[in-house]
Amino acid sequence: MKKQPQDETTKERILTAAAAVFANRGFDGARVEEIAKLAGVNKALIYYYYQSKEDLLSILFNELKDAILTLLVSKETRIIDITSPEAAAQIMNRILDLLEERQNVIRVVIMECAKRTPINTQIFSMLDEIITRMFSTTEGWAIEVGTNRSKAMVTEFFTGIMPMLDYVAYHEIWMERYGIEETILRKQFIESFLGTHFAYTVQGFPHKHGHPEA
Amino acid sequence: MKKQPQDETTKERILTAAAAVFANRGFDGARVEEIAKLAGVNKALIYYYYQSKEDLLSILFNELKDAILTLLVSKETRIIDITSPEAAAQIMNRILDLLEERQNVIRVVIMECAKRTPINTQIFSMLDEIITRMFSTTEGWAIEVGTNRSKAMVTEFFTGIMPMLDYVAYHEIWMERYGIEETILRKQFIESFLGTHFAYTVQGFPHKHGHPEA
Amino acid sequence: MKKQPQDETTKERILTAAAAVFANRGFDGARVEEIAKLAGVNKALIYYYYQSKEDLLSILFNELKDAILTLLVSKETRIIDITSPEAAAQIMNRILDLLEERQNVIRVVIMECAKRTPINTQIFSMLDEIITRMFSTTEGWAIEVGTNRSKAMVTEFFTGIMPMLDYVAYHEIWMERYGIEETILRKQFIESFLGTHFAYTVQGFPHKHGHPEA
Amino acid sequence: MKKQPQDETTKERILTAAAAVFANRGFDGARVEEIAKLAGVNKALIYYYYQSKEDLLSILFNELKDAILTLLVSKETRIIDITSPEAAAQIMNRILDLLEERQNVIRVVIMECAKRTPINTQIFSMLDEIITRMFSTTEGWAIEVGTNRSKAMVTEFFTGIMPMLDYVAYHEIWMERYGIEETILRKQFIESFLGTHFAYTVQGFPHKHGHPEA
DNA sequence: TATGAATGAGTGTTCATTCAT
DNA sequence: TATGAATGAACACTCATTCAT
Repeated sequence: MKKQPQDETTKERILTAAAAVFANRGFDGARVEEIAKLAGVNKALIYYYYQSKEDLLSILFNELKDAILTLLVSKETRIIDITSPEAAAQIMNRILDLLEERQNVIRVVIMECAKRTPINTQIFSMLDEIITRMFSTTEGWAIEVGTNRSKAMVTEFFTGIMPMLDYVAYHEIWMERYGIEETILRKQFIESFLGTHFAYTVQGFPHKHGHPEA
Repeated sequence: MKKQPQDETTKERILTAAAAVFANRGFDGARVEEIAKLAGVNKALIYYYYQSKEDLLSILFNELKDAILTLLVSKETRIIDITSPEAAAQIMNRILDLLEERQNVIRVVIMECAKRTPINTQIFSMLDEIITRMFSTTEGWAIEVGTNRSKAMVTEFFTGIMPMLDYVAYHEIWMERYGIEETILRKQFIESFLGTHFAYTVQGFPHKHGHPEA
Repeated sequence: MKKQPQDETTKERILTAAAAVFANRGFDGARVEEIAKLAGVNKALIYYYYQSKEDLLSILFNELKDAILTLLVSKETRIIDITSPEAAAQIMNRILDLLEERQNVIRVVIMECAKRTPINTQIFSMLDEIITRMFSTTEGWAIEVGTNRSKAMVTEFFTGIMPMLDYVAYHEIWMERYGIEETILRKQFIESFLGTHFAYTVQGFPHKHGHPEA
Repeated sequence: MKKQPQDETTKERILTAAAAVFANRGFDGARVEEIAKLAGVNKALIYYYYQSKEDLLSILFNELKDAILTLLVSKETRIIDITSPEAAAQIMNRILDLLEERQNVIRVVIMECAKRTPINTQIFSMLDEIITRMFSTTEGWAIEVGTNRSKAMVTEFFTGIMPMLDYVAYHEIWMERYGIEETILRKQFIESFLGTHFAYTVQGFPHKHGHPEA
């Protein structure tokens, strides 16, 4: 209303650049100067739009949280709607598409999360909320889970969420290192993910052995 | 066993302190001053024993690599010897015990790994070697894998190694956050891990559904 | 009288705001942004009306100088007209009224004056001119002074002008700190001033002891 | 005991340099780089010995306070011992000698004092304590003062302490500007001070007119 | 071995000032 | 006349590293 498209673009460009530099170097390793250069703006302009380097991080985290929460309630990615391995793969693809758009921030989440700094509390709160919504969104699931919520959370976190985030964070490095194409890598990952996490957590999901028979 | 009375101790204390501070703050966030304080030595002494801050990191990574490779060939943790869920749980416990001893370095691995800095090449080489040895150590496995090594690696990495490392890295935060005891958390994790990764990759490992029936 | 409806008002508002912020923070501590906020205008507008931050200071100093010189020749504050302690107190009150209107600028004068920067030359020239005019305005005085102009200037400056400026600059802080009302504080100050500076410099001014007898 | 003379010297040299630069440029106008250059040390070394620029200021203020309080109880500067104008002049000379040694800090006091920043509270507390001690040190005085402490403080502050501080702060500028020697300027100032403040506040101190008769 | 002192090269942030509209 | 956006030049402060002893 009161902003021209261009202004917003500059402000957004800074945020995007920040995500990239944070992902490349880590938050502490990132240089504001580099963010500015990447965004094509003067370093001081960053402080015109944002309060501090930490502010940028905070905003990125919040945007990610909102994006994921939106993702969870979206019709097209409702895990509850899984009826077959093919449907599951399709949903996984959609989810991964959306997460990969935010892969830079996800990398930062993974890095910051491992620290013993207060920041990991912020991140864990985010993951917490995500898991909670996951359970409450997928109604049928929520019921099952009830009996042993603690165990269910452990399973979701360590064999569900983390492998997915790890995939999003590391798939590019993997592709480059092993010279494998994105489509194929993702197909392999989804197959593994369905065979492990889904087979274990989703009622009636078919089991099959993951290592090819000799 | 192989230590001199004092000199080695101081040198080692520095390395241990470095691992702790790196884990708390990340490599870039870590301050040499803090390492010195934690080790109870003068900052300059660190440079008497080690070449640089990066040198400390490098040494820690190599020690971790050796420890893991040793772990892989150790009789007591040979995954090949898995004959029953009980045996598997026992082996997992041993593995986790050993990895948790190095949890500080593992946290750093996870952090550095996500960066696009050359450092992640070093780390990925390490993980690479680990996976390779894993396959070659567990002979039967190695054979199976042959047919589709690429898919097997993806599975091992994203649903095997990473969840384990994630567990080692985050279990303390998890315990604190959700007020859960280590024994119980680990039991839950192992159960999930066996039900997902093991059930998928180990021949003849029994499947069971992970979320309690209503 | 000589003002345009709006433009002049805005311009003046900026100058007044500048005086206030300079007084609060000192010239170097003052931020143009704060001046703008206080004046209720955009920061850039300040540069539309004035050349620079220093320009604002310069203008304020000159306005103060003119005000004081005007004060000196004003009929109602001619020190030469002192005939009794009551008349002196009345004149002092008028002078202090006028100076207090400019107390912000006077604070800045005091601050800048103590620096060894070229700025103090400017300020001392101002004070210089004031003293000179003082002598020349109060004719009778001027004659007496002649014999030892240097000593007279020292007296005027250190026991006359400076205490007055100090009073104007610090009286608000004093009032707040010691919870004393302006009327009373000023009465006490004038009494002290007359008893010290006036008794010493004005011919025939009565002496009385300043500390109450036991 | 554990420090060599040289180490102390470096730390002190920094403080002295800070006082000089603060006096020249004001606290906000002072650059840490310039302090370092003047002290002949690396900028970072300042932060090795002191916590911050403000820390330097704080330490300087405290040192000044201690010096003045010591001065007040010193036998050689006890104002109570004034028995004649000659004795008074001698004591004033001693006081001014001591204050001039700290003239840089006194300049800063004058500058900071006029601001509406919290710092002036700190300074006024200092002046407060000085006045209080002054009254309590000069016993006979203390009694007289009792009847109207408020008025006495006003007198001491505005016609006693401030003119002295002003003299200490501005005498060099004055000397340079009017090409007058220190000895003569000081003699003139002391004469004026005795004739004004002393004549008014010290019992039995002789009055004489300050402007030479025609 | 051990340390207090010292430093060069940054690092995030600020700020007076200018530009485009 | 007025403003939001933009910038160059600092600025206080930090930090890995080295030096002298």
